[in-house]
Amino acid sequence: MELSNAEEQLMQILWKKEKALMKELVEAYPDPKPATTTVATLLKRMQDKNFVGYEQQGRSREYFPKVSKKNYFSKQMNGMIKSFFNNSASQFASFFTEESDLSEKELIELRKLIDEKIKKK
Amino acid sequence: MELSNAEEQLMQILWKKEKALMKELVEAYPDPKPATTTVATLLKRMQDKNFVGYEQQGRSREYFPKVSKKNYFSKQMNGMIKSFFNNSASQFASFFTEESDLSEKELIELRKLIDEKIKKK
DNA sequence: ATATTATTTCTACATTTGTAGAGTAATTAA
DNA sequence: TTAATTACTCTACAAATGTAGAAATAATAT
Repeated sequence: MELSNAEEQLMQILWKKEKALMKELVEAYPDPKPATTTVATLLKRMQDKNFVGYEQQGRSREYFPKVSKKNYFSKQMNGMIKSFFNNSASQFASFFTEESDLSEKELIELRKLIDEKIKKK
Repeated sequence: MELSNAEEQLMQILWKKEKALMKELVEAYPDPKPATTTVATLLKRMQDKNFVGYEQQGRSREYFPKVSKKNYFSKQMNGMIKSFFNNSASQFASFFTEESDLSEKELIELRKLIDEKIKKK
């Protein structure tokens, strides 16, 4: 089960906060903020999809992500690499290197990282 | 306007074929193939969204993508980099380098590419 | 000529998504 | 203790999505 756009947006907020009460979530939205009930609905659906959990705190609930951002992101990436690059991560990497316009500094930084990675092998 | 999943899947087929008649599109699907009318509906919606065009060929139409795969993919990537990496492409690149498990050979290949890119600057 | 096949448009309908009001219960502020 | 606030559940409803039948038409095979 996947997150919809609106759900993913809320997830981003939740990832940033790590855990939060409804009110805090609503407040974290950029204007125009959604109605509380809208967020409540989304949270409910996200719980059904098993992306969010909560811990009862007195009368209210502290919500938290049940899926890490990193993990979620990786899955997304894999999906894209699969459909767009025939599942070849290196093909994707080349494409990205070509197309993104990283500055010289960033490229050098990146090369360093890759060097380290190679060394480890 | 974005493509939905089903539409994107069809788009992939169309990108691969470059242009195609309805029948060819349906045939290109993996089993179970959708009904012809299903594909027709998707094509119609994709035309409305301006992702697909066609050229009349006698009684039928030759459909073609109006948006390149590369372009579409880049937009997707930018969206993800924006929401997950605060719009920093280099941050994304680092993450990717760390997390993807490219082989040594692929890493060396990638480094070469980056070197060339740096040289050009 | 007629039955068959392919293409397209229309219509339909269930599911999912985006958004939120009404109602209820509990909590707090006046 | 009464009014206001909060959190939550239920219900609703329009728009988007996934899927496809029915009908009209044209082209083809027999």
